[in-house]
Amino acid sequence: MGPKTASGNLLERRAGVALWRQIADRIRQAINIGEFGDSGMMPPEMQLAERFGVNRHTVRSALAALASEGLVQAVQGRGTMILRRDRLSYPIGKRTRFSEGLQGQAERIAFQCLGHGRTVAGAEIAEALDIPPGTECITLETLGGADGIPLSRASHVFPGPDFAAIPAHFERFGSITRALAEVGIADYTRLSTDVIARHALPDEVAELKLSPGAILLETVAVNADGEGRRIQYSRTRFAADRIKLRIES
Amino acid sequence: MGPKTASGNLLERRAGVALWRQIADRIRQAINIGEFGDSGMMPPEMQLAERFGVNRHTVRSALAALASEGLVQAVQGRGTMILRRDRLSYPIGKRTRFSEGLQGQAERIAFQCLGHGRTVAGAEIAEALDIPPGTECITLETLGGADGIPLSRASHVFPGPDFAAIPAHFERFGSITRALAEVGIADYTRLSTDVIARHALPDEVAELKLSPGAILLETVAVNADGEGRRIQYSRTRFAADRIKLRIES
DNA sequence: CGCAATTTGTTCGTATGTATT
DNA sequence: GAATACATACGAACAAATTGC
Repeated sequence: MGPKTASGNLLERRAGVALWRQIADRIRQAINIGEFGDSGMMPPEMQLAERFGVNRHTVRSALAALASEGLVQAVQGRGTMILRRDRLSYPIGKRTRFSEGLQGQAERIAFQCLGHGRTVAGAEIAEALDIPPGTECITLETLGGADGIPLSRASHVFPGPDFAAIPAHFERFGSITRALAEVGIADYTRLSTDVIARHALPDEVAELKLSPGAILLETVAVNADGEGRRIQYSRTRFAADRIKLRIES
Repeated sequence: MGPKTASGNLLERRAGVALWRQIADRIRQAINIGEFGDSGMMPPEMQLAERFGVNRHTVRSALAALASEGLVQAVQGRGTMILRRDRLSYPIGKRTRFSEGLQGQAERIAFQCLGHGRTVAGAEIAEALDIPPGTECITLETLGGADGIPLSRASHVFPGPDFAAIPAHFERFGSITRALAEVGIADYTRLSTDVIARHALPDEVAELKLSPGAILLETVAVNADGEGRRIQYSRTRFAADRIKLRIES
């Protein structure tokens, strides 16, 4: 058998890293984004072997490594249990970038636009963005996820018609930072972030593919450009069992 | 009735602020820490009048102010509903002080010691505090609350026997900042804070007086002294329906 | 209870790539 | 370069434990 270079398969033999290590990493990521569900059980070794296109022994080596980390535990005849799940870590700070927070912790991180429109600013948004109540604003609804697992559902508000092109840019680049750059905002910083936790509403359960009664981490963030002008108000709902927030002072 | 100067009663006539404003502030605080329960209803106006030692009309003025804020809504014959509850805001940043975060948002904020002892550092704490696993550490268990309503339940770990006097100092002053000062640490900064949300365990429900199935905001924080030495590892569980975290960058 | 199906655990054998001597 | 040792990967077969019927 020659080396696998088939498109779509990220595994590479003779890449300097043993196959079972690569597979251990991918299984770890898959566990952390909740790809194996809430049952707490891994798929059988044979299924994993098929999925990754390797021998069962190779999968077993990977699982043994994860077991020694305390991440999973195998029981003969029953299967392999998931013991611990390190949530993906979403960093929050002055330089928080909505679309970049999860890079490197999972494969295929993607953001999509669920819709966009216009509203007039209510009291809360007007105060946060430092604009008169009633000002017309641009709205953008987004969904973020990794490997097809939804992680975050955000509602963004931008003050005034200067930002009317944001949704189109976002749809094209999948990045708010990039979309802001396209309308002339090269840099911005986060002023504040409020964090609450609450139960998910029925439509949030549907959008984020949660189980009923699931918990959300909801953040309300305000960003400002280099001159201190408020440019963005975002309310993001994270699936609390898949994400943790990390604040580095 | 003369001016009230009785100890324990914070209301003061002729203090430059109208009585009904002072009462409105206190009711707002009481609502926000959940003092009126989850029923969503305020006590009758007569009860409130009695509690604050004022005429029912004064309470009505206060409630009218709160109604115009959208915080409550009175319905003739039914009572006064609580519409919105602004959680207490717990600030997190480089200068976060455990015992000072809630000052000014509620009356009678207090921290008590639930217990203390020694442990040996496991892998996670050893890494966080930058000490060898197995090092003996000082532990401190605390409960924080406002007006008798529990708000936070924290477990603190201090590296090594240098901190053995911390629990005694905390019991005396009710402040970790002060206790650290007593052992020679005049200043410290917060290095990082992790935030997750999860369901409360049965004993946490009991300790924080929550309803079953309630949600916790759990923070894991690491503090360091001026020279960067890690001096404190704290895991704090906040009642999520009473607290929000605020991160100012 | 027994029985079959499923799943992990173990032991052979074989082949190949990598690092050391 | 050759010999050696070691880690990696695949294949087949069987043993042992668990689960559902």
